[in-house]
Amino acid sequence: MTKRETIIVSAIKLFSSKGFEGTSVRDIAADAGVNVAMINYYFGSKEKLFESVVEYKASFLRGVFSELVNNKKLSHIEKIDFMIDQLIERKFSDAKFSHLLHRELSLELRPQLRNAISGILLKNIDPVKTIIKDGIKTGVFQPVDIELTLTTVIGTIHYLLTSDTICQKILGKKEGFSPFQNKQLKKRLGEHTKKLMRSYLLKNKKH
Amino acid sequence: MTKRETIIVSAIKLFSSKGFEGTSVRDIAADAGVNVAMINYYFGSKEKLFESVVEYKASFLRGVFSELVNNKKLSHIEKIDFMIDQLIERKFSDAKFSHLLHRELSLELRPQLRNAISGILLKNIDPVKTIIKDGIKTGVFQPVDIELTLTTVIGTIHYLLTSDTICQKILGKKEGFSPFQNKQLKKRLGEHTKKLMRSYLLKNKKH
DNA sequence: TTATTTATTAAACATTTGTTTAGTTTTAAA
DNA sequence: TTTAAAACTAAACAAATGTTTAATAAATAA
Repeated sequence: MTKRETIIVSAIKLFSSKGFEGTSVRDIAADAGVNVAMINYYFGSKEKLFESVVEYKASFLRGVFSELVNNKKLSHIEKIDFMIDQLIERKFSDAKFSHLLHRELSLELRPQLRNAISGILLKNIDPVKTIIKDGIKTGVFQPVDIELTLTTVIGTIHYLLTSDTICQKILGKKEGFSPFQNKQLKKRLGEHTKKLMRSYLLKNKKH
Repeated sequence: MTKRETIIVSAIKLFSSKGFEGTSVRDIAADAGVNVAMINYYFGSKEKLFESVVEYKASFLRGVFSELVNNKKLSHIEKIDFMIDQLIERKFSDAKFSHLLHRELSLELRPQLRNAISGILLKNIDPVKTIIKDGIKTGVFQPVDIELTLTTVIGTIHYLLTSDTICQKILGKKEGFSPFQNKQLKKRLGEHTKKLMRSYLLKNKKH
């Protein structure tokens, strides 16, 4: 790992848990074991470091859903199942960073970053829209509101993992319960979301 | 409005749009037309001002759903409809403040505030759980995962209004489109969510 | 009225902030 | 080996931060 990457990794960690303005460049430098000046040397400014963080994460993000559209082996609803599993997997494996992006989006600061961020978050939106649209066109799916159906899937997964406190309160769990990386919860969420979509999308429920 | 309230109102506005650490006490004082020292005079510290903001907002929040449980005039699904309308109404009328609370929840700072906040956000959760539970017990509703069904409703409404950029990208709208206080979108979201819940909850769909 | 508490002010305070400078070491090319 | 570019450091910089002080004005009580 290059020193540049070391800084980015520390920035991801600290921005994720304490927010952008809640993290000082000295915090980052200390965590990375690097002189403070190196941050401006490599990135120019704290804000540009943030941009680099976003770019860095985006570079690991493949568009997994584009090949799904023309997949002939899977039925329409199986494609939806696959998508749900992927979204849950991704959210559970990287919830803290997802929070960082959503926090940034809801702020009225750094507008140029917000476009890049929403691009990352919704990278796969068009293929998924197409899958639902195809299902409707071929008569397998009900004529639903495509965009809002998608919002439901993403929103359900996202909201459950908003924070441990929220998750505990919703599920009626004790304070110790930690939702992130909880395999049982992951399974439960998957089952619920798939069942919900089958019930809502499918015309013929006998499948 | 007392001077204390003036400060709180300015704090709500600025914390909502720029975040807690992104807002300085001088920003707040200037917006409220008040000397900087008055903030510490009235509230003790910036952090305690934040607590007062949360308390202030909570004091306006009535528990609208508790009386709904024992309402005999409405059917089970009509109660769900009512709840959805209420949640949408509330979210659209106060989206920015809701964002502030969710940002704070997802940060690993100020843990004592997070409990108060999740309490506010999920004030009505128990009555709503009861309504779904009753529907299942009387055989009108399918035996669904109650907590996650609730998460779906809240999550759908919440996610659509995460930010204008996200909403634009999901709906395929131009940059100018502003979702907040958009009556058409409000109606569309209500129809989608109610249709979804009827499809998922009701055993006998002929209603 | 006078006395006393409350409200308000401008200025100062001590830290912390992101960033830059000027110098040094390391690396790599000529 | 010499030279020049790149990497790195400790220190300084200016600005902004939350908070406190000391003095004054206003409101209230005796």
